[in-house]
Amino acid sequence: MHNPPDTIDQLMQRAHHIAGWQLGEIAAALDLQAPAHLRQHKGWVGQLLELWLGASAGSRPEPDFPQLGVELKTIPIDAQGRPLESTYVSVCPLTGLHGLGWQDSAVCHKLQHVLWIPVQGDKSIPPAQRQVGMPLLWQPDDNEQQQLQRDWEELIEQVALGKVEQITAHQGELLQLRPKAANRKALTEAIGPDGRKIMTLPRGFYLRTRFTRQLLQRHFL
DNA sequence: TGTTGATCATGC
DNA sequence: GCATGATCAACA
Repeated sequence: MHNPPDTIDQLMQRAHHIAGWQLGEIAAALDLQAPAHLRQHKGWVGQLLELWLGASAGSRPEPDFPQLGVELKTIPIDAQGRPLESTYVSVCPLTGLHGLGWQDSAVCHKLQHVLWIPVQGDKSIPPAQRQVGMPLLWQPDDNEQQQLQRDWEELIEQVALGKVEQITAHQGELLQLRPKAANRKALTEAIGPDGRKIMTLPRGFYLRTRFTRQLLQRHFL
């Protein structure tokens, strides 16, 4: 199953096929070993599902399925089917923001078409035994689209005004802006309060847990 | 107990 | 460092 799917139907068939499987079974089918825990393998679940579904590997700023325009997101859920974590969307540009609009943004593009695959995320379950849930192909409705745009514009405006370091993760209804870095020493260029360049932590856009929770509930309830 | 800020692995 | 894949763990 390493080849890219040709159609969304085919992609969904593959996703449905592994619903109910344990990650260890998928790993075995791919000749991979499941780690004992995710502490040092935080992206393992996502990468495993990428392999199985035939997503294009690599770290390019493209959708996971470029031909289909579909982004894959695995999402850890608790026993009630509720997301346990926020969902990373994309890095936030911190310079060269002049003239950048929502429609041109990576966030807008990535969220146009998302394949959500819930996976048991309770830390008491070893990764190999975690079960894959039913996939959900999602596109934001008009309301969501508008709220996402409002959040994005508000955050980007602050960044453009040199206030990136005043932005807190409390801000934003659906989207939040938080550090996205290897560690606190990984710095990148941004606009400072006086309009001069400063070095600051790279930031990323995340979807709030409460939003993805609603999203999953709306579909599966 | 939910969230925020920090962190881990990998490829280039 | 940047972009991919995210989860960890301290704190409110």
